[in-house]
Amino acid sequence: MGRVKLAIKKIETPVGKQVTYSKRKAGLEKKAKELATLCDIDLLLILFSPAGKLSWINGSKSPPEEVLMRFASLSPQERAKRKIEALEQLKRTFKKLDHDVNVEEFTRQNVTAQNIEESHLYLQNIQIECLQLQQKLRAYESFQNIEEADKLEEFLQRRIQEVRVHKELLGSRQCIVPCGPSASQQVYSDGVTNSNFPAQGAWESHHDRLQDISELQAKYYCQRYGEELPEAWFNDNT
Amino acid sequence: MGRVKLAIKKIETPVGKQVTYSKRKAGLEKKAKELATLCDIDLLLILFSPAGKLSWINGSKSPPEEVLMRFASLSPQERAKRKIEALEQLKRTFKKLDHDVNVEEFTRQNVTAQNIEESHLYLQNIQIECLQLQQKLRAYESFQNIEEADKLEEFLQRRIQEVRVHKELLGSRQCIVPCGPSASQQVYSDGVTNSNFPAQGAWESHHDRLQDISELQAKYYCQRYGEELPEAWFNDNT
DNA sequence: AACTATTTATAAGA
DNA sequence: TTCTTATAAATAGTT
Repeated sequence: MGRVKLAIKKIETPVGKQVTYSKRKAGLEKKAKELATLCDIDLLLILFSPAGKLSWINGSKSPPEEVLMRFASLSPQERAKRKIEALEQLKRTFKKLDHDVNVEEFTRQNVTAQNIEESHLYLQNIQIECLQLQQKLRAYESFQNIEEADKLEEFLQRRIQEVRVHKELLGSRQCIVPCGPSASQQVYSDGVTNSNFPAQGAWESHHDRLQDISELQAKYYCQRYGEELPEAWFNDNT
Repeated sequence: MGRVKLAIKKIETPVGKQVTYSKRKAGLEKKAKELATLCDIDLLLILFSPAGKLSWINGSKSPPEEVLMRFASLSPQERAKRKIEALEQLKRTFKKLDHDVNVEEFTRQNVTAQNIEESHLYLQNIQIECLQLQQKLRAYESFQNIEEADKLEEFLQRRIQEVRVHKELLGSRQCIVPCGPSASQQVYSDGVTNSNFPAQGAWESHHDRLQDISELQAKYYCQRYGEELPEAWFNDNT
């Protein structure tokens, strides 16, 4: 769409790159906004200029963080599946609309299920870590009634004993390994955290959604090392 | 671009919405891919269909998670600034390219600095929370030498005393408030966490980037309650 | 899913 | 950068 047709491949001259970026960014963002408005959907477009400057556009329905969370909350498998669908769609589009882009060349650089399987969701990881830390901390800090207070006192006593033992070891031989609590100690499963984290509300709402650590962790391991994607996933379109 | 010009406002009929979504999504994704290829940039386009189905497109430079992290790692102010710039750009684009979209109406729904100030980055929050929890836990668990072990032992003793006091209070009157440790207790500032979190590597790399909790927290509060955006921010384009 | 009349985006030039 | 304009590309309504 211009005086001549531009081949879709990396522009080598920095000036040309910048000019094309400015023009096409404007068009792309306009179209993104239009689509979000017309169809009333969640949309997030994140762009980094050749110079590294960020721009983004989101639909008016949800703020970027929410779209981001919606995106992040899908499992790698789910996303792998969607990716394949998106890729198929893109291929079709190119076949129809484009005339000089080599589809094979173009799709080769696309991420496949394997890649996605490997690149884990940092966000999900940190949620799990956070829950684990909260649970651990609860073991030291939280009690709701006398029974729990008794347990906590006992727990702390045992911890002191452990520290004393380690201290002696530390004194006798030059132990450089930092010492943590024994793994066998009981961890409370209920109660309220005493975190004074300013955005506690935000966290708590997610906390509600996540609930069980062991289940999450199982999910995590499954994502990381789990089953191959069934063939069916690659063929089912919705 | 069609038999007639379509007004950019929410399409009310579900069928029309779906049809328009399909067509424009294809075009938008193609253009997004083209821009990423031409300018060799990081790009992430996340779309949820009217039916809630996810699609996304990213440039071949970085996987979606990385772009997401780049996006998330910018502070709300920084993002507010960018947003303003993006909005100005968008307005200009509309003024130039579009003829029947009411720019004022269109931009009203856009997020301004205020909104962004309010909607915090969940990711950044959770990173801070995680660091705080790690630090707290270190106070209970970690020691590297005999001096630290002594301090820890003393710390645990004091904690036991506190628990006993609270326990008695709990016994005398029906206290329903869960009890945490006194805020005055010392928190260790170094040492290694004992987390057995599976993706520790992933976390550690971010941990390296974040380093100091108090600094981060100051930053957080500044983001949440801090200064207004200087006027200069609204006028400087790069 | 296709078609095609139109509108829209944009490449090059000023 | 910004504007102009010839041309390529996207798409709204139709079949």
